[in-house]
Amino acid sequence: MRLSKEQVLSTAVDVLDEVGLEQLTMRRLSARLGVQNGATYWHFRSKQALLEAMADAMLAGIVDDLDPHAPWHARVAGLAHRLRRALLARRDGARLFASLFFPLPNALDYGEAMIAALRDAGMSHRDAAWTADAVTYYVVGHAAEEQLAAGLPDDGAPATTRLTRAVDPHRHPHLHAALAHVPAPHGEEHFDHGLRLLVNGIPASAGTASAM
Amino acid sequence: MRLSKEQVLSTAVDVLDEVGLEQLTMRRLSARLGVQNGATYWHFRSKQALLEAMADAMLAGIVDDLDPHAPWHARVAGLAHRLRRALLARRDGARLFASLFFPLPNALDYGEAMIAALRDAGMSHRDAAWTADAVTYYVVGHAAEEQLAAGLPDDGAPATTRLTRAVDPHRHPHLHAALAHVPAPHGEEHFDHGLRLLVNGIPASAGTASAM
DNA sequence: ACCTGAACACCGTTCAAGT
DNA sequence: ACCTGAACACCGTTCAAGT
Repeated sequence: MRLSKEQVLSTAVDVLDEVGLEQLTMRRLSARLGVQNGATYWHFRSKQALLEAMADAMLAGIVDDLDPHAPWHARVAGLAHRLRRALLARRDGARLFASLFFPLPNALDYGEAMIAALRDAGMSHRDAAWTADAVTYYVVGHAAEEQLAAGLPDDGAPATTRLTRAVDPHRHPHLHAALAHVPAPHGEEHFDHGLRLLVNGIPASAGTASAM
Repeated sequence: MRLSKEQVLSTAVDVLDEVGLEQLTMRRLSARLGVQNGATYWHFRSKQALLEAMADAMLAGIVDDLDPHAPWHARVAGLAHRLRRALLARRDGARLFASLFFPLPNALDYGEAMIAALRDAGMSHRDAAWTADAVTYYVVGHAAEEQLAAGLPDDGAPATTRLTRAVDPHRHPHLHAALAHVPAPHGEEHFDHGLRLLVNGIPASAGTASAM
């Protein structure tokens, strides 16, 4: 039974979901495929090349069916949510994405659409590109932390209580008060709060809302 | 010649600067210290524990000599810059910090100071905590990308030209135009642009600039 | 063209035994 | 208390040889 490149890739993604990024191993992948551990190297030059293919595959279709007539802020927020969902769809997806250098095909499509939306907000080329970066760092950072907290050793103590125990009310009164008022760490509401911050900052940093 | 915990820690930081996070190895560290590779385990329970100590050491003094009378936005920006400088001071510092769960002593001091400043901007406990997270994700994400680009294989092709070559002007016109207008990738000016975005978004998301 | 089998040069971690 | 020496159970990668 012959191996295809697609088969190696999709099995790798399965293994990632099962065991996480740390335990994703060329040998484990080979075992899962039922081949010897040198076999995968015929299809992917290196583990790095495989990881890049996996990262780009996660972002497949990220710019499909965008509404070009929606207002710029809705498009920016929509793209941010699409990236977030793509990263959260697979275990350690955000960290996988963050560990790679940017220019993968689907990531470029995402960047193009984001910059286009920001140009419509009246930003210069430079500001649009830099703002796209800022939004992307936020999305990836947020998703990475969310997945990191979810994947912790958890010795009977979830991330929230570990954090609560580390905070001394006298040394960190504001942090302590905040923790008492924050229901769950991260999640959609938390994400939207920060995203709104960025989007609200855009008109203040741009000229008017006309093109060019 | 006896080993101290501090000696192991500071040598580990030296090795990190020399070889980067990927090549930072318990065995390499031991060799550098002139001991057998089991020796370090008497001082640090695991590599993870050592990495946490390294990350927290990077942030030493991050809240020293803050001006409590400065306006809130200057304090927020100041703390963001301090975190940025701390992360950039050591090779792969941002990725080291990002790979760890939050509650380290110096990181908590940073969080406390950030939330305090945001409370002075008129934010609720919840909003202040979430905004502090957003700023931190941005700072860490930006620094991580900056260090990632700096530490690439560089086969005669720096990160910028690799990106330029990957962009097709027909498929990604906005991206292509933006690249032509962006002098250097990242750096201080790039960082300040995104930070201003976040800080500008704060008043729009908060009530008035009075406490409670 | 595609895979096996085996090797090479590494890892983190543990632990009896020494001092 | 602190370290050695040696082992255990792994890694990613390469490559002659097979089919």
